[in-house]
Amino acid sequence: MKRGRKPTIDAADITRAAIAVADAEGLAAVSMARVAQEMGNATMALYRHVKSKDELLTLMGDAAMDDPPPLPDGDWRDQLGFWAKAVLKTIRKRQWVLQIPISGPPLGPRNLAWFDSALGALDGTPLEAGEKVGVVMGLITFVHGEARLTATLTQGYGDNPAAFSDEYGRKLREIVDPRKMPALAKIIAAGVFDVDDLYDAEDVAAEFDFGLHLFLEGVATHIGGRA
Amino acid sequence: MKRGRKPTIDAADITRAAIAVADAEGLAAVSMARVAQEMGNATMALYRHVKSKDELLTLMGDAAMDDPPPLPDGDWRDQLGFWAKAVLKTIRKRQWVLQIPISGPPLGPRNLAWFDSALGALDGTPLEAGEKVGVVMGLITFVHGEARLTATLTQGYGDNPAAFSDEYGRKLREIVDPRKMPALAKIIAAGVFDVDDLYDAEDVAAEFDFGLHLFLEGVATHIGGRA
DNA sequence: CCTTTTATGCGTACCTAATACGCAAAACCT
DNA sequence: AGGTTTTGCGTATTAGGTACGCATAAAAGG
Repeated sequence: MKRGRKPTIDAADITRAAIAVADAEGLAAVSMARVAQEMGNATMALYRHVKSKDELLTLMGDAAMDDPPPLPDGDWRDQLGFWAKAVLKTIRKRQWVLQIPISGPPLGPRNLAWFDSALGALDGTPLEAGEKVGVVMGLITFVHGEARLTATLTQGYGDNPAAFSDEYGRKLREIVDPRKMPALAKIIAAGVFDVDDLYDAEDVAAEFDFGLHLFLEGVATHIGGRA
Repeated sequence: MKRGRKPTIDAADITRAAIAVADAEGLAAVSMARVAQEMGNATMALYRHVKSKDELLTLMGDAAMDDPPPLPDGDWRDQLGFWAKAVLKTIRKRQWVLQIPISGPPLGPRNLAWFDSALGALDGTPLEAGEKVGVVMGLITFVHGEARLTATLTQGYGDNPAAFSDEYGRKLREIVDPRKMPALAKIIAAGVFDVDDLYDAEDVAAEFDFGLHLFLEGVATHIGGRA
């Protein structure tokens, strides 16, 4: 048998509690003391199961991802598109994952499962193993970047909505000197930034779809050039 | 004349000093006390010129970008490719910019100048204004994501080189169950992760080029479908 | 069943860092 | 010179991470 006092909690419990706090009040609210209190334990009790707060954050980062959904029928393109949107949806539910500093290559079970899922979509393609990894990495990069961008923006919106209506367009007009930045000035003049709600959910989704479309288009061309 | 005691420092000085610290010892070393000491001032003196540490970080984020280099001759594709690499190069010099939380849409002069530069590359294309913005946003997203990924990885490498040689491949083999993650297992078996130095500079560059190529390919297809 | 061993729970204490507050010094105005 | 305004900054408060060591619980050995 195993010696010593029996643990009353384990790392998974702590991770769960921490995620609950992050979901409810944001990652900033996650302090060791707060998490411990949430579970009815003392602060220092957590350190028996988690080396440091950083380690807890890493655990949270993996546990935050749901299990990847099964891919729909269709070709690799449909599947990767679906996959990318699923990633985005999951991240959207837990925006705070984007604020977690990554300390190494992914080893958590959830992250690996997602990785596997995306690679599976490319199974039937003539890409080499390394290329498949490159494509998936590129996609992850894109999705994370997009999610991060909109997340920080919508967060900024919550902090200070005034700065995010057509206010932004107006400020740009003040700052941008058409002689120094002609291309940007032209876009501003076209009214692209003068929408009432710059971070309208539909606009954001459309923007994402557009970028995703471009990327997959590129992959398709690459595959075409190979076959 | 302006009344009151003459300021001996201004926000730009503080930003410069903070950047010097970040360049030398990383963003984590940037504390108000440390920056103040670096300039020979008292900690609280800084708060006369900078509302908070967050504001200082925002200022740093803009000032960290060099002026965008003039675009080379060529079509939009050459130019955007060049631009993306220039962004990457600049960010690489100051990896800490990626750790700065963004609190709103870009308004700093340097960021806007880069934005303008990229839009200029698309000047001759038949894209609509909104689409141009979409393309550039997508590119930024991709470059930042890629930079962030490699930055965190190489940082992790510095922290613990042992975990980054073919050790990673070995660990993956332990963890990954081929029955649960067949696609990933196949890739692992192909030896993709068994390189000695997973984050070899050339490999990383190639990976970036590959993703960039895919994205631009997608843009080209989109433009083609329009003309 | 009592002692020894080992792992856990956690109280205390220390350290780092951000920043509110208020006073004193400097530079301008009349 | 006296008043006014703005800067420089010393002091103090607050929040949060974590090292350390002791008490306790549970299994193993006698």
